[in-house]
Amino acid sequence: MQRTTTIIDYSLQEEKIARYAKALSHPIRIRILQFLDRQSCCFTGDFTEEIPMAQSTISQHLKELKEAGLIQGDVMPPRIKYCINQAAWAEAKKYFNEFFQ
Amino acid sequence: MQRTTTIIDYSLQEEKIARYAKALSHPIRIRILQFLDRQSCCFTGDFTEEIPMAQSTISQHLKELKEAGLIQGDVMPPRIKYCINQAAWAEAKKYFNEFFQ
DNA sequence: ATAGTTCATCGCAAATTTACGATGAAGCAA
DNA sequence: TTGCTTCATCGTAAATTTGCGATGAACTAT
Repeated sequence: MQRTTTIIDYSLQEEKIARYAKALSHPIRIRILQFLDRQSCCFTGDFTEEIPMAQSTISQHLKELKEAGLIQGDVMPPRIKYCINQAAWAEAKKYFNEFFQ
Repeated sequence: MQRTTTIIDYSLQEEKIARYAKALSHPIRIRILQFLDRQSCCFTGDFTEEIPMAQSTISQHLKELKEAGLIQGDVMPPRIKYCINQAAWAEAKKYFNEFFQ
């Protein structure tokens, strides 16, 4: 990326919106979130049945959503139960609403 | 990316949200859009004064926003006047509202 | 102990994104 | 014509994203 000079202080709002938007920037992740929203909670296996992609790829998208804070995973051996993180979801909603007026 | 097997039909909604989200996934582009929203319209030079990045980099981000449809550029030699594309903006707003309920 | 299930993570490859400086097109002014 | 301004685009480099198969960790059941 050849980052030579630029250092920019982004506002919290700029950072937050960009971060959440990045998490939403792939159609598979939109599908995962909407699926989660309907089911309330899912195991990884539910997604691999629903979405025709390699299990490892889906796991990677779940990780991206988790790192953005939008979902959380609770260990229930041998499975992992994913739910939407309602607090983060509400925050994202607030920031996007505000952004679009 | 080694795309060997997977072909997924995304819904229009999935595609639209992901596409707009991608455009919003960089804090500089958030800043550009908010700046545009306040000023109603700007020339490229206004951004280069406001944002401490190379002119070519800013131009590239404007291009990304233009390709997503969120802004439009009108040639006013020797400058280019950028405005928010209100129709696309309204559409993005609608999709995000819908997505967040 | 062995075998099966569920899932994250690793290693790799290709594509895309991000950033820069340099260049050049388009137009204006002298 | 020559020179100036404004801006997109090109070329390049580094980082990140996306996707896969393979592996292995963690747990359950036999």
